[in-house]
Amino acid sequence: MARRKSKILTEVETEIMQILWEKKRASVQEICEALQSKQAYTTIATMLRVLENKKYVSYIVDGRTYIYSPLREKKKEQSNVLKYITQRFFEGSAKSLLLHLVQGDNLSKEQLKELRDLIDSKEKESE
Amino acid sequence: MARRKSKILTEVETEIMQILWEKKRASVQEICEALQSKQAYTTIATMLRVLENKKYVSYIVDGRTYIYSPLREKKKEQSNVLKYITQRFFEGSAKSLLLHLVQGDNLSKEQLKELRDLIDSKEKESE
DNA sequence: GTATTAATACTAATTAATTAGTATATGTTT
DNA sequence: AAACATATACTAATTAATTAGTATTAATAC
Repeated sequence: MARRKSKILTEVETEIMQILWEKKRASVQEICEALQSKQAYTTIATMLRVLENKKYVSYIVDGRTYIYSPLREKKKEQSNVLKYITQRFFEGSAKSLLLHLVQGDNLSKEQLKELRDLIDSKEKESE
Repeated sequence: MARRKSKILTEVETEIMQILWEKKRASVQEICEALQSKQAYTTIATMLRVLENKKYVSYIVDGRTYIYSPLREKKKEQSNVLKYITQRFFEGSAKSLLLHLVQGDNLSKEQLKELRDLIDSKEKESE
């Protein structure tokens, strides 16, 4: 064994998926433009093939160009990555992660208030 | 260019750092045991050299064994990784990440309550 | 003092991620 | 139809991460 397979979307993969999640569908060309990519066109095309093999995207054929679209929801991937990070850096405790964010200086007063309101309504709704 | 350098601790690196954060200091031997590592002793030793080059650990010499200890706080690395993930998966919005966690089914009722109390006290303290 | 044990140093192989060139095919323009 | 532009397919090189073997050195046991 050597390098392990990444359990979450890799860096470039994420960049591409973000475009697709936003645009819903896009050709290689469009993705290149949206990325303002320093990468070559063929690089992006290769990455899309990789993403296709990993079942992250599919495509339909339009003339001779492929129109790609995401196969997985953004929310699912966000959950995925949070779960992974929680495991690796917060002993598997989502609460521990939240405490870290709330206790640190990541949020403004207003944001804290909004968050509390959200929790309130969430608590009520589950009664 | 090819593969990019990881901007956060890699998988095996994290596993080792978790041990060191917990134990404060440990020899290669002790880390192996704590990891119940399938990896060879020399593998762990190599990884510690890598971590040393990356300034994540330092060591003191005790006889002919190295006693390693973390150079960076766990909290700092947790912040680091959260910042990174926030950037990559949540458009840079910590709030968006929190919403995701709170809205999802990651937390029990009790945990939500605890979290709200925490926010309350945080709000008061900043007045 | 020699043999054994166990530590680090050095070297190297393997794999995934990233990059992009070249080949080829297809559509478009003149 | 020929020239051109542009799309994908295929191939391959590069780098970081991971793994571990071999060499060397030093402490310990006999």
